[in-house]
Amino acid sequence: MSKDEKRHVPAATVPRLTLYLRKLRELQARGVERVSSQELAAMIDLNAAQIRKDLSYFGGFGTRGVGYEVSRLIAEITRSLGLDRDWNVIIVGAGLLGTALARYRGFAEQGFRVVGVFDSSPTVIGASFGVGRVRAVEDLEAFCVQEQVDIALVTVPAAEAQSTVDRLARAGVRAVVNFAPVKVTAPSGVTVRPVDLSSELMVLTYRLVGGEGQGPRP
Amino acid sequence: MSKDEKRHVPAATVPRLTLYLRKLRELQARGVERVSSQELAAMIDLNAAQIRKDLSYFGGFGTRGVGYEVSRLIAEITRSLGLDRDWNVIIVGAGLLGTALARYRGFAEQGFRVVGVFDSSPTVIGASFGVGRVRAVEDLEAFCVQEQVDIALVTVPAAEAQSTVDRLARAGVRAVVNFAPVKVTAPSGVTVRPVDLSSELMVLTYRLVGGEGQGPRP
DNA sequence: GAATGTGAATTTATTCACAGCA
DNA sequence: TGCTGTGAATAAATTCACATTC
Repeated sequence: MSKDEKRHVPAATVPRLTLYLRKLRELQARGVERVSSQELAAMIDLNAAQIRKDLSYFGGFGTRGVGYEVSRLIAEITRSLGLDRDWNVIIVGAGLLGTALARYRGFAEQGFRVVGVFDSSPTVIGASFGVGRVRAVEDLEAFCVQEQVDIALVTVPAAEAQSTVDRLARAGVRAVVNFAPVKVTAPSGVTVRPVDLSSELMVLTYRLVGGEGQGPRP
Repeated sequence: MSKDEKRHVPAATVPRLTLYLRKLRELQARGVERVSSQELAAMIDLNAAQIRKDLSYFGGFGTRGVGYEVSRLIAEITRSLGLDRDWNVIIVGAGLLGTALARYRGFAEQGFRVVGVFDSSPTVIGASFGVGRVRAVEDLEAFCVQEQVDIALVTVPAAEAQSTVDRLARAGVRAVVNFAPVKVTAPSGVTVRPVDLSSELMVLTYRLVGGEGQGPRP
């Protein structure tokens, strides 16, 4: 690919891009100016061709015989991932996890601004979380439209997850992280990423109990 | 496959098994006794052949012309995933996320017992979290050996994640969920599952910004 | 008749290997 | 020479389609 824009980027490529970005920032902080796919691959334990191919979907950012310029690559990945702007995030469900996320400082660093937290329980509504107060879910739709909410983190109980996502979709929110332990569906145009802790633990017990491990590195 | 045991189960199968298990439990709670791969597939929005194939790796649990007996299937998946026993879990890093996880009730329901929480900060050590007190990381290795810790949830800052995993590995812990935003490596025999929130959000912004969506359902 | 279990076909992802450029 | 970018080769995962069994 010689030009500039993405054409059929494999789904598996995008999460890797975030890994590259993170490592590149680390290198930049250490003052490293250039890196080869080989070096980067060694650092994140991946095949070098994989990295080159992933990057090639977005255009050729490297220099043959030389490698990649760290700052250039950071800029390109940042732009490709849409991280060159801020995003409005809300959290629905002010339970243990929801409030932990609401207070998490890591988001702001990446340009994710938590602009609201919602809950249905009267005992929680109005409580303050770091910055701001917990709002009533009744106000969810109006808020999403008015405040241009981009992403919702859903930390409600399993039973309410689907209806919550339905409401968010209706309110125009097109990106959701679902922490509830249920698979939810959403209309096309709305992307839902499941983050399922119990499931992760079960995959681990499978390994512990004899499922083939993550074999030795070749 | 006609016999009983797993032979080369694809890595992608295991997480799906946890989804099946969850839905099957829900069906059982509703009093449903039999289910076909077709029905199950519709409920979790998957291809029916996928489900049959996944299950076939563990043995034929269904009856042709009839379907699967819910209770039988639950029992088989439970056993295959190693969920027919309890597992000792510790949490390393008693920050926002760590304490939220320590108090989360969902674990116990699945047989995951949080037997310890560790932190390095003197201001946190000794504090109580739901049940028990936060311990000093100095005691990590001894504790892991003595209490037969099976799984560790690592919620320390990025900079400490690798050394924490190293220590856990040395202490004989063979399964780790890493919440820190860094890729960590572990000796073979130790499985690390990354749970990377920032990365999830970035994948979403990629979609929002024009990366091809999760196309319409066929 | 109905639905499983599974080879074969297809699609998707990864890795190889090398031509081409700095 | 050294390293990228990429077709070709391989490997992995998914889906099809059907013979088989209840």
